[in-house]
Amino acid sequence: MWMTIARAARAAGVGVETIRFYERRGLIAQPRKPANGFREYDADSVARIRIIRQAQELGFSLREIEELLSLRADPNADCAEVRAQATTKRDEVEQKIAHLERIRAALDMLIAACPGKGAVTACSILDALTQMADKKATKPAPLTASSIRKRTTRRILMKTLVATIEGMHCEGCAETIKALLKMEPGVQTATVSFKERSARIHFDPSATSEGSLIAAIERGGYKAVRQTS
Amino acid sequence: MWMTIARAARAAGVGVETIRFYERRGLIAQPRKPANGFREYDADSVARIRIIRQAQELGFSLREIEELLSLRADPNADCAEVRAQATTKRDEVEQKIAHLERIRAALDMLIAACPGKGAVTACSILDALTQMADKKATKPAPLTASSIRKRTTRRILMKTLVATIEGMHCEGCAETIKALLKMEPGVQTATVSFKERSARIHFDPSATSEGSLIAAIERGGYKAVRQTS
DNA sequence: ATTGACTCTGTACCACAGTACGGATCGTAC
DNA sequence: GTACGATCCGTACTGTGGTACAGAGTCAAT
Repeated sequence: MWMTIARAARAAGVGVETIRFYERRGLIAQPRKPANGFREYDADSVARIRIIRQAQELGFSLREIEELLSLRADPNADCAEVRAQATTKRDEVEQKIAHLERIRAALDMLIAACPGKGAVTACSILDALTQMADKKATKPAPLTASSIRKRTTRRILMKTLVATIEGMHCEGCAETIKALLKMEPGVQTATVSFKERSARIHFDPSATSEGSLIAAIERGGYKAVRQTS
Repeated sequence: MWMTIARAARAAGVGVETIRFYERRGLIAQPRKPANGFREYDADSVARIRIIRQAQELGFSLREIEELLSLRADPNADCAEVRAQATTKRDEVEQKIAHLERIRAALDMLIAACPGKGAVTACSILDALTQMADKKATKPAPLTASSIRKRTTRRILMKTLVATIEGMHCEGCAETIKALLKMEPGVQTATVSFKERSARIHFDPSATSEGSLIAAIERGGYKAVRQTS
């Protein structure tokens, strides 16, 4: 008992193109009856598509759904892994809610402060927006005379970057960061202290940059900030 | 007192390309010193960019910000229009929160119902997902369990590698390895369990290989061995 | 036999908010 | 004078989840 793609799409509540898209993405297998080249689907295929939609409604991305479905197919997989995915997603959702609630509070404040009439030149909302922006502006960059164009000649002039690192859990993390840094081009020596939550990197600025080094650390899942000494 | 694009970008806390992008989008005017063709910016330009970022943080899209900024420049515009935009956005945010809260409730339910261990074949979460999907179906076609043809020919053929890892010290190490793996080309998803000392990697074998993945983990200073399942 | 509905593959396109890059030019410090 | 950084412009690419064709082939009914 099989159906063509249009019937399967209708049964699953999606479009024909969507099924083909899922197939391209590797979410569903490619069924084919080579007689005429038409795809054929059964109830299982339709059920799989419906599961995909359901998981999407719970906020899972197609990538995550693929993982979930591959877990389902794996007899060695443990239920705990599925649960972990769900928990991670719940936390993600919670974070998004918290973020949106902060936004809502800010908007409520702006709306309450607005008289609701009058010229825009005196609009409290736009004013507040400007001021909120200005308040944050204090930190990003000391834009005074700090644009010193430091020209290093062809000689290799080493620089030292000291960075504060957040997110280390143990000495092992420190070792990991050290290894990560040594993989970067131009890094001469790197010492990472778990106790001090910091790294000291001796590097060739013509081969890499502070930004790249910071980025290398952050690729490892840590937060790094340059220590202004 | 003017600055070039890089200094303005630093002052506003954005990238150079972002400023040029905003200019293309019409969010900021095109300043130019025809002498050398270099854009020049002043404090007002920087303030405008900062307002854009601030409005973005409140959830406004660039399109909406454009509207807000054009209202600000229009002497005939009324404050009520600005207020209306803010109210609309607040309602939008509220809807999103409500939606996410429903998702959170559903996830909480699934997680609570899950024993957290055991074979995935009896996983209550995946079961529930299937049933939720079925419940919505107008007419779920009868399942004939006998017709299980599994054609796994896919255009994107994903593989799963499960590896045992030695040398992890904490959850942070697990996170690091996860990040390391996600940097590898072809890696779709990676989950690393500190408790189980193992990693599960979902990858595209045409873009990488088990060996490369093992090597990637070992570059982080850990020892990885493929689990023969 | 011809219509009309359906299917095939492959590619391009939508929104969104940028990021990256190639090749050219400009400014300047050594 | 030459190397290097910063800038220019234009285009292409990122990720996410699909949509929308074009041009060709297939199926069932009339």
